[in-house]
Amino acid sequence: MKQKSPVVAPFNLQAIERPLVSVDVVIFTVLEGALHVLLVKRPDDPREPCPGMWALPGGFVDVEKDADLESCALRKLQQKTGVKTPYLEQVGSWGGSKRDPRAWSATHVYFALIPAPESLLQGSNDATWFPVEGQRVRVKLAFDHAMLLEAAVQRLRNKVEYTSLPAYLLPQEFTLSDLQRMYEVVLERPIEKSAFRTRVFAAGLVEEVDKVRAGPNRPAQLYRLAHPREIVYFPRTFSPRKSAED
Amino acid sequence: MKQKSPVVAPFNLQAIERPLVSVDVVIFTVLEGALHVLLVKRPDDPREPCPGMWALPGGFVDVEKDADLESCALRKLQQKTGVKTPYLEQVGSWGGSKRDPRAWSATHVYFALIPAPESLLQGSNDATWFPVEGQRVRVKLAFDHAMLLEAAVQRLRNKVEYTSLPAYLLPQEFTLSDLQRMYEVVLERPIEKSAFRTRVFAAGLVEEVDKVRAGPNRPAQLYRLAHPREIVYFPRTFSPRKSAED
DNA sequence: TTAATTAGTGCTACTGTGCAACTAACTTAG
DNA sequence: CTAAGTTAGTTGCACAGTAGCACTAATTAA
Repeated sequence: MKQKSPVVAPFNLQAIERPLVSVDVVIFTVLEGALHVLLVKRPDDPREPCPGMWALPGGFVDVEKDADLESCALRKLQQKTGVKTPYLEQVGSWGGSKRDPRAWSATHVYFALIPAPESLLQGSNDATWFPVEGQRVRVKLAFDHAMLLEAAVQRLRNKVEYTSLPAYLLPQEFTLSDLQRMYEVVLERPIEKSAFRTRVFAAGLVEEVDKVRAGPNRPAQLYRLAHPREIVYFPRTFSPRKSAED
Repeated sequence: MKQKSPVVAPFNLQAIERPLVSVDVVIFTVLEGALHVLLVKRPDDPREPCPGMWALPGGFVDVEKDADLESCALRKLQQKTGVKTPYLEQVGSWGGSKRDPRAWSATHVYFALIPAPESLLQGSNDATWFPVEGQRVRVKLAFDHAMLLEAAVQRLRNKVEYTSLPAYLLPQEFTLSDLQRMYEVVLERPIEKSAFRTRVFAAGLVEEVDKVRAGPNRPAQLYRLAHPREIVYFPRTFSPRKSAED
């Protein structure tokens, strides 16, 4: 049982019914040239809702452990992946009486970008990478997680059009071709090489690393982010000219 | 299997401590050529936190009345303004142990755009329009509402650069000059008339209304939104060329 | 040696913008 | 009634940025 603080706040707090509050994290990475998302299997216990189904990693906020929503998301992400410094961004919140059979609940959805992990699974092995096909995954998801995932994918695709986000899908050092490939994988369309390079340099996104990669073909120049902490906004999108007319 | 009572869900729900859940609405309009936001005065009761301070309209989610977060926001907006069909968008959520002295709390911030109201106040007269100066208002706000307001203003300004949002600050019928003025007020900078018109038409944002406005000068063509339900995304921002070099 | 692959560069045409001048239709002052 | 002022809306031109595509160079594989 929880020990009540001896000093009760002098506030008059009406005892209204409180919703459940949770955080779900949509963790993206690129594996084998395709966008993947990490899902966990819910316990088979029939006293739990959606037993045995695949779901986004997440769960209830812990008012003891979690100082705020973002650190709650970070905690859950670290539990599943071991990654400590992902790109993490809030997608939105969904709350209502219908989404969890147990009670009125509100969930806070974050999406994260991490480089392709060497060991696919970490710790609890109920977690698996699923390819994102269109806006979805092949399996049926628990609760309204299919909708949450869709929103996260949409946000990601949209934001990739005009930001440096895909850099966080790569290790610290990468070639411009690597980076371009990340854009193409997420956006599911080719990008013009020349315009891509011009814009990346014009934005001051990267700085050179002076060693040279060994590889199957010509050694390519390695780069790293010039300002790893800030994401860069491009003045325009990567849209080809045609799509402006459609 | 033993049949449970239909009232009690058959789920095993751990009795963890639940946060407070609230919704706050940042309601924008344009009055006298300046962006304004609606604030309400908190009760003077010293048993309430932040007594007598100005705050964003909002409050706790009511699990009986509110089907979901958005309808909760809409309910609070209608209470204060009487407006039934504003533009309403979620800005984000902020939750943590420190933001409300009473308990761990999570709030869900929406921003709304409404046309300039004829009667400034509706119903409860503790609500007042304040001009937005920079990212803030002149008064000190309750809780972390100054930060929430800042986030909403930033979202608004950012999104106005490449969407049709300012149309929702006008009545259903408006002239192109009216619309351009809304962009200029929100963005706090002049826009090129010629480019503005070209882009608005190219995007198919508006359709003509065949009556003509009576006014102090030449009657201007009236327009209305071609698709009032959908916001339009422009292929580029309204940024002048200089800012691309800065 | 030759073909294939990939990194990186150069060139051109085109689109949309900034800028500014211009016309047209109305109001207001005298 | 006239002249000046105001605003809606158009037109023309110079210029910046990039899409599209061809090209060079360096390496590997056969």
